[in-house]
Amino acid sequence: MLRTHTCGELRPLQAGEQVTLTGWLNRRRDFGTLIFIDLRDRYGITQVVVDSTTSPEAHAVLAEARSEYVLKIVGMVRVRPEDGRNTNLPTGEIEVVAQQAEILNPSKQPPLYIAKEGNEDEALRLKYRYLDLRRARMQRNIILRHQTIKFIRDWMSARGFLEIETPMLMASTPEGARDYLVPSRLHPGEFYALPQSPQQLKQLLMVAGFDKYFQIARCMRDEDLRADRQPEFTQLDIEMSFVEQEDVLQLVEPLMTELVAAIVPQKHVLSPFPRLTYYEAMERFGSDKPDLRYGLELVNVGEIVSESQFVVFTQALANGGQVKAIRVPGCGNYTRKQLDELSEVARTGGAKAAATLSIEAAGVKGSIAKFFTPEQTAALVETLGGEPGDLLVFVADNKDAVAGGLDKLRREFARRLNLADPDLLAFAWVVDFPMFELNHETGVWDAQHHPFCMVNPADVEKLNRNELEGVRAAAYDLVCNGYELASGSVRIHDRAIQQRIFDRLPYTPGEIQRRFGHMLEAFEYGAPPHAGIAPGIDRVLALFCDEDNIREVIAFPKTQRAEDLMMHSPSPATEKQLRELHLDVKVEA
RNA sequence: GGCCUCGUGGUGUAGCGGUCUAACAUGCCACCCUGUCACGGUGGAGAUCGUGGGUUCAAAUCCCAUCGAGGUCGCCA
Repeated sequence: MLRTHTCGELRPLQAGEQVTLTGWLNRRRDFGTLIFIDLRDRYGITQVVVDSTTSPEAHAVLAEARSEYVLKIVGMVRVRPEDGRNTNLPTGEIEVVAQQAEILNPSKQPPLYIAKEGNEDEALRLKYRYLDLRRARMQRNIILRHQTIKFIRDWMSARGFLEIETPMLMASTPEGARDYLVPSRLHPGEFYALPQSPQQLKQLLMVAGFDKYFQIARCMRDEDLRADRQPEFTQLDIEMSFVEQEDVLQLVEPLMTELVAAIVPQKHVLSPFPRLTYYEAMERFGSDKPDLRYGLELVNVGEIVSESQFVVFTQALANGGQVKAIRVPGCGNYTRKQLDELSEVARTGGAKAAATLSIEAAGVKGSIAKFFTPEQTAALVETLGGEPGDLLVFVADNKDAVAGGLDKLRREFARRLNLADPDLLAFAWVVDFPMFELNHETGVWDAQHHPFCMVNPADVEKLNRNELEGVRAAAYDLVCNGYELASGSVRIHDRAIQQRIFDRLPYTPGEIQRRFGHMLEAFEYGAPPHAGIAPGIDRVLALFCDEDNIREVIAFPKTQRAEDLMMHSPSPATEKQLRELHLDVKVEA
């Protein structure tokens, strides 16, 4: 070892000891004959002091040292003078008086300041990710990530779950996200697919009798990126046999609660986790992943405004749409410009516009106020619980647009008004997802989930009658603060039912046999009832770390165009590689 | 694929038709300084304003295209 201690561990207890520290030069303060250096490693920062009158050689070395030089310091631990303590540092009561100093490696001027949070273009951070990762924030996030995954492994193991690895080179599955493909050298013209999730394999592990399975599983999907979506991401993949939906929820809820307590004790959760049906979530929040840290709930005012003179509202209702509103406290004084911006926000959620009424002591004001009778106005204010000074924001449109528009507005107001407690992790279960959703373009009911998801037993009759609209899936999501953190379901374990679901897919019987024949066959050999779920680790960590984008909790993430700016991937293959893989590349003009 | 935001010394910002021979902060270099911890002081170097066209007597500034980053809709069973 080149060092005896780390930069985070020395205390007055070690005063008088000779120690050797190594680390990066975080900051220096040069007084000529006296130089202070903050030496940094991932454990902390320790102040080194060198005096030219007592250690001229060490002083000469450290006079040369600059930011991010890698140093080795041999010196004596000394309690700092009373007025020289630094209460901001855990090591702030001591300093190391350098006797010898060595530059293990110099550094060019780095393109990022390591010692201070900057506001750099993210492309620069990604290009020099190894420097970005030196910074305190990223070190904290990456360490928290390790602790989280370690906690999960221990917790699941203690409850009898086995971590079982599944292959990265898999077969392409036809539905779902776009696959990442890997060409086969031994099988010209054939490809592996990287897993979108180990879904089929974990179900086959249930058939194999590994009744409690988990895996910290990497998943890849070749879809467009978002703040909470990377081309590869990590899931806690879970599957259990001989259980029902309730058993899965009763496993994950304490896992999350105890994880929060262990890893981010400054944060708190709602206990027990609230449960909402999908229908309820959409009605009250306009979202299947509502942020429950604040109110601003959606209120249906269709009945009140149906007789009004406001054609936009009555027309929307006549077309089978909805009129809903939220009450925003204290925003009644919005200017015309601010009110216009709200329509812009509503548009990002798919609605055409937002209308508003300001509540004043004397009555309501706003461009649409004239369309309502005094009775209608009073009913609106009362139904929404409006107080003077409040702003009522309405969206009238088809059901989806109303939900989307008000969801966006709700989030925007919560942000502006600072309504969300940053230390609250408002976990909640959303249950009873619909089994099918209407494709507005084709008018056909499509399966909303993967084809292994069981129908809610209470709705089997409906399904048999082919009344698809109200059929619920035995599917559930864990949501938190506006993010979908996990999605799961009870699976089909009956060959006949599974066959019927597959038959609904737009594939020929031959294709279904080729793609899913192994699943159908496995179900003929004693498949146990089973269910599972898969929390997204990256999103959990983003919430733990107060980051609003998962790149900040991934060591080496990719850009929105799915590139790695440091390693330069993707990149062209050589002629030789292509030849071996039997590939001919044609780049479109 | 659509829409929106951003791109100016190493880094972050200002400047938004002429006063720009581009400003400020920080970092960097040199010198001074024995108790700092965002040390302080003095001096200095460092940018053809992402790229390419165009408009104009004149472009960092206006227009078009393009490249790059981010956000979002579509997409993500």
